[in-house]
Amino acid sequence: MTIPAKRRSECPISFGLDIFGDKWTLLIMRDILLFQRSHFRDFAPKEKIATNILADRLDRLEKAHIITKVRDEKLKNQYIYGATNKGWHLLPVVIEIMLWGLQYDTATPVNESYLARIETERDTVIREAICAARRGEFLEYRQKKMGI
Amino acid sequence: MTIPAKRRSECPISFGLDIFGDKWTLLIMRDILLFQRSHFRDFAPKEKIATNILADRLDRLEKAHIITKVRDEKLKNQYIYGATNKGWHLLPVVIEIMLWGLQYDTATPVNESYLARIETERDTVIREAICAARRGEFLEYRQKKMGI
DNA sequence: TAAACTTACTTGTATTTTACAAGTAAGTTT
DNA sequence: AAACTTACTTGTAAAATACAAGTAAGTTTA
Repeated sequence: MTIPAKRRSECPISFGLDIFGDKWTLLIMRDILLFQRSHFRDFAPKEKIATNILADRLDRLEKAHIITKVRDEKLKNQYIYGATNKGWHLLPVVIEIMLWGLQYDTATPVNESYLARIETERDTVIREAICAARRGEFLEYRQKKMGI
Repeated sequence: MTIPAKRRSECPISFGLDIFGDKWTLLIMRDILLFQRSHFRDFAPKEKIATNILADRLDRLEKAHIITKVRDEKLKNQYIYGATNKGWHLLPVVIEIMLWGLQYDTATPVNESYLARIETERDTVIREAICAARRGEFLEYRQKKMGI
């Protein structure tokens, strides 16, 4: 159990960073918003998040009303995590970080045509990606358009 | 002097967070990109960043080629920090975090009409804000449009 | 139905990061 | 020449993180 972060200033950017300004929180939101992951065991497995850190971040996100936590009525030893509206509104932040990463991370195996589109038709790409995520179709989108 | 962060996975989002996933880095970028601040003493003063943390983050950002550091030729005991293209491409990330903060931070004294516009004409608001920042006119924009 | 297993954590501890106070070297102003 | 400013660095206490191990509740298997 952690005490909610105190505000450092009245700035809306520092307000956001007080909540999700760390290496893990937005990775959890990525998994919820883009990959429709909803269980404890499914969050940031590639990045090997420690279970105590994960428990702490889920707790903070829930207390900040960014995610909800409900007991799975079929498998009662499990919980289902999902985004609230406040959480869904983080999608543009996650997408913009993704686009920046794709542009400057030489290791990501995205196809050249998608990289070109980020520069030539940025707004369209963003709209596409956001719509796909909202529909729960980001994985298919990624496969088809980004070639990953 | 710090060792550059190792990658946790191939994900472009984790790539970004490996660099700026903390409470301070994007506040420094806010000050450079939105408020045209360029000197050590001017970064995150309201948030009271510790000078050792600031020195560390400026060093990391420079090593990641997100900012440049040049000696002021008039006042040779000072340095001028500025964004590279890679740094300027973080502007949409910063703006999206700002919009989310404005929506959910009840303490920010932004005017109601701007808040309404974030919901009704989001794309226009983003374009406006990005253009203003690129021209070095974000402070005027904030005053006029946001009423802060 | 008892034993084994899974899930979602919690706990303990070593390491790393951060915050805060104080100091310092280079350069500028008085 | 003395005082001041700037951009740091250093020392240390506090907090956050990583990693390994444990645990309680619930599910599956024999």
